Amino acid sequence: MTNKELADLLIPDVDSNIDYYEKLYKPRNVEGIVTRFAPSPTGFVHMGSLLASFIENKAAKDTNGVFYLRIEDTDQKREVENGVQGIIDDLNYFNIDIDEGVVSETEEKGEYGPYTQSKRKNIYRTYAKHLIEEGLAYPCFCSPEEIEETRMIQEKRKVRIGYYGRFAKCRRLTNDEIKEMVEAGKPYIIRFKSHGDYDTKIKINDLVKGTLEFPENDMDIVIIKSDGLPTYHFAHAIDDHLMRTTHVIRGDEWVSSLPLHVQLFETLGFEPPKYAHLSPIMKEEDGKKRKLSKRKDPEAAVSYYNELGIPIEAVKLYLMTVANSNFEEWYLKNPDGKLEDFKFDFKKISSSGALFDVEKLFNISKNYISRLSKDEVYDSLVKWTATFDKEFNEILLNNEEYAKRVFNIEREQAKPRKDYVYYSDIKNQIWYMFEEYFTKFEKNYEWQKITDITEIKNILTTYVDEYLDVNDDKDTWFNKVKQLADKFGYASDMKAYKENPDAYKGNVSDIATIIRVALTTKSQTPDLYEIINILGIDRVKTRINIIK
RNA sequence: GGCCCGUUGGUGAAGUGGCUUAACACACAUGCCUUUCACGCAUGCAUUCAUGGGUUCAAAUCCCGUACGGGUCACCA
Repeated sequence: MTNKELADLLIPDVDSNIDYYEKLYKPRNVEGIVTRFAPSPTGFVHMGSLLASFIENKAAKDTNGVFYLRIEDTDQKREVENGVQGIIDDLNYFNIDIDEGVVSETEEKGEYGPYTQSKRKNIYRTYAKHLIEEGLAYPCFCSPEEIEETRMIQEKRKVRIGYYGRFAKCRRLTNDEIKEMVEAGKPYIIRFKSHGDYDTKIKINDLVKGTLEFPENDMDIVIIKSDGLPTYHFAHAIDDHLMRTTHVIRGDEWVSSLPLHVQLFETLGFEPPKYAHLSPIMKEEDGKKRKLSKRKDPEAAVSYYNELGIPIEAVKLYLMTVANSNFEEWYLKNPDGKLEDFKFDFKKISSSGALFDVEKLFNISKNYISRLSKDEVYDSLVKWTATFDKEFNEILLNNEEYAKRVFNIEREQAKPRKDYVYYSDIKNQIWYMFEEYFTKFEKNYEWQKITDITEIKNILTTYVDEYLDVNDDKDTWFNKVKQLADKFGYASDMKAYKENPDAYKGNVSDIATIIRVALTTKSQTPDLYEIINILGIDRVKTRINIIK
């Protein structure tokens, strides 16, 4: 029985015409690099893969290349309902544009499809059949129990575990023996026949890790599973070749299979792509580093940032600092620079796992929001509250101009105020500016040094009766606060106060604080003068009158 | 256990043989400014680059050992 006949027996459903596919998927006519994001359809993207997709997209964009989305759904056990849509939604949320590939649960675009592996079954089988004809692949009838048995023997004898060399039983079967077993109905899978030598060392270059040295692969790994679908390794070689991927960027859990992958490309006659293996994002827990886990760590899910209301731009800025450590410095020098203007560099990717620094992300977010215009803050907040705080959303919509005035306090200046870390934080900072909340919320007046309520009332009513005038400019207003201070025995001159604090009951700041707390209940707020002006005379009076 | 990789401050890191008395950023601390807070400004925060040895006139940077950490060893990706 010839190999050709064997191939027909084993894989009867397709022919072995690989030229058809080589011609169908022509080499791309692009100068830039071609990258892909290739997740399993698990329904969402977590921080690590978001970083990967971000880098893949950036690398392609920087060079006018192509970034495509491929769905790796060869494991039916992993299947999640609407799993593809979830991934696309997360990518869209972060504006990571897909040039090509899967664009929705049912649609694809591009010339190199299908981009969903389960739809490429025939392609893989064609190549597998071709390998069988060439004597480079063979069927394996070993049961899981038999494999387990060999593994135990190998462990006992302290030799390398795996299906290789003399342990590769089915490799030695003759074509006629195979025919007999197939006809007897014995189930089989297809294995790759490795011609590697474990004692030979090979060097493989990785764009992130540098030159890596491994023993050559000699494992006869399975390429077609019993369900007829390919394993990751086989699909990787076929797809990335046929889709003409130039740069494979993926997690570094794959580095150890690099010798296998390179061998697969070589024996299939494909030119291997360039590889960039990314270290996982780590998290520190109990003094130990571990991989950020989507099960244990809420911050691993991208939805976490959405709920918190961190601007997507801020998340991307953070991802960029993680991806390329020199970005931060660049951004400092080019504060108005866009992410697109920064050239991504593979060499600048950290080769060891970075700790996920939420504090830093928050800091970036805070700075980012502080540089937004009042209109941008308003629009973003309206958008965010529309899904996460309906009540606040309505208040904002009904008071657009007013809300913008509030957001603008200490904003349009060289060094704007930085107190909104994320959108969900804004209400906590300025709720008292909205009458709806001020009347509704329980009021905890944070009086500071002066706590005697009679004194407080006295000062406040005097302020309203004798000094309050919303038409005052800032200096006039503050001078009046000083006069008020003097009147009650508080120093209006800070220097004089510091020289002789015992001569006074306190100083202007104590008086300002009383007014501040009376109007807002809080001891820490943005500029008081502006608050008074925005609140307006009536509300100032009402708020002062209700103090008891 | 085998095979790979890594280890610079509380954190992210720059650094690839002399320019390093180790950049920058976050965090933290103190002080100044100030009507509060924030901002801003100033100062402090690794005598040392996991550790032991070696090469060299010279090492965080090169070599070897050790420790610790990570990855991988599926008909999962």
